Amino acid sequence: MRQTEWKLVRALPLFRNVKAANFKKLMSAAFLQRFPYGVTLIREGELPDFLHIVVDGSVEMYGTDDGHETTIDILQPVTTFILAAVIRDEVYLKSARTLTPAQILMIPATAVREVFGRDATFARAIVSELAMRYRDLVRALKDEKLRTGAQRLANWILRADASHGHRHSVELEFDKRVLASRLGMTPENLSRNLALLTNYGVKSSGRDIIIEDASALKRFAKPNALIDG
Amino acid sequence: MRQTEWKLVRALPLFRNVKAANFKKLMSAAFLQRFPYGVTLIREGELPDFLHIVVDGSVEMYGTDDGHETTIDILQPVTTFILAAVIRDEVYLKSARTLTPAQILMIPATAVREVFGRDATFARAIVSELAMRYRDLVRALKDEKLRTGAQRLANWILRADASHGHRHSVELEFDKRVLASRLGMTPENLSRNLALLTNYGVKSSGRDIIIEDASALKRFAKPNALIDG
DNA sequence: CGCAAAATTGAACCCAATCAATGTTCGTGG
DNA sequence: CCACGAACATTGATTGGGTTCAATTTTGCG
Repeated sequence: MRQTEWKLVRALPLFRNVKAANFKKLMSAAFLQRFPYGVTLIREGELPDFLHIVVDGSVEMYGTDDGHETTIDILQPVTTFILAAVIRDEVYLKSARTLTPAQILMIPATAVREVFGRDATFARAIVSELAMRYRDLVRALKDEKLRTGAQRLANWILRADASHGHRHSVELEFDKRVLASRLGMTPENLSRNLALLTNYGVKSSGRDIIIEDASALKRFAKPNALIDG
Repeated sequence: MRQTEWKLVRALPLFRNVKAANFKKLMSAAFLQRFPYGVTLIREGELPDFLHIVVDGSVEMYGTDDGHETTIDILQPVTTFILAAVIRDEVYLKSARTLTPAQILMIPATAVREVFGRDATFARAIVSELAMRYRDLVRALKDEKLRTGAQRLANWILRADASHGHRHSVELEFDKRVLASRLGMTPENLSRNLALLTNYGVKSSGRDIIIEDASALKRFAKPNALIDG
């Protein structure tokens, strides 16, 4: 693994304060692998062998039932995934596939569990990470159950813009149908909802979404700190 | 606190293997309190002072947005709640109210964090608990996004029956409107969906739901181990 | 340039929310 | 113990958000 990736991973809250020896132990057991677009990394129902970390590219987490499929999360670098399954040594509840060519760091589950038992700092970081993820999911569930599709989209745009420094413009790094699934709607509906938001200061063309009137959008979206954090 | 409650709490996975001294420390700082029906125990947006444990009765966790409200979970004894907020020392994302007269054990957040730092066993138990809760939420989100209301109800009935030992009968311990909210539908729709399930071997009267033809219900519900697990 | 996949638009349909009215249950006080 | 009122539940009618199906346009890429 090159210096750059090492540093990126080392800087994660999960590893930041772990003793050097233990971090080295984790990394020496790990693989950094490159995947092309559209590769399934893990499949729901299987048992975890590795803790995964998106180092570059983006990854879609999705679940299926009876022929239907829904996106649960879209991960950007640098993020761990399937931590809960690794910790509990139980089957994945979600599948994962690359949305772009991606680099994934894979740390053997056994190594994670071992260092976890030995390094209290690491244990604490894992708890903190899990608790944060838990809270993200609570927010997602509230978003889904309490809002209409158009509201979810409006708030998603506001969040995405905020996470890119309030430039009043968001560029999608994946197809719109993925965003639609993430937002719990069909691609057709995403189109219609984007058209609707034209009335509230949002222009979209291709993969660019531009916020022309942030306050109008906010009035429509009614963002909520306890959902949109 | 009486012997019975002490034992109940001690038996929780979260505390089972904690050193006696540390458990005692937690308990000596804790309050066991009785609440009547309909009391709000915590409010979303507030900072956590205590880790809560339902010792007796049932508790509804719910979230709100823009005048709407949705039930996120219904807790039966013996269950901890708002662990994630306590761990991260961040505001609650959910509110909680009693659905029946209830006994709640409240452990000061500071004591939890202190023992957490000192007792590796406790830390590990918390990780395990959080990971389990995380997985429960993933299941809930898949349930919500991938199924129709009638399917969610059908699967809920199957799960509730299973958790009561497959007696082919479930007794609600709360109003139907709470179940409706938990299932992401209106009370009117719950009525209609219960009526619909008559066609699949489900009879309901008052707070009793009876499964007269489990295989017909299962054919309709299509339970999925990765959601209903 | 040409094809395949993605996105958009329109129409019909369906599931679910809302509104309204009626029936039922249950706790309370006479 | 019964009568009553309030909250809950059910049923019907209507509206609306959302999906599905189908056709067309646009985009991206070889």
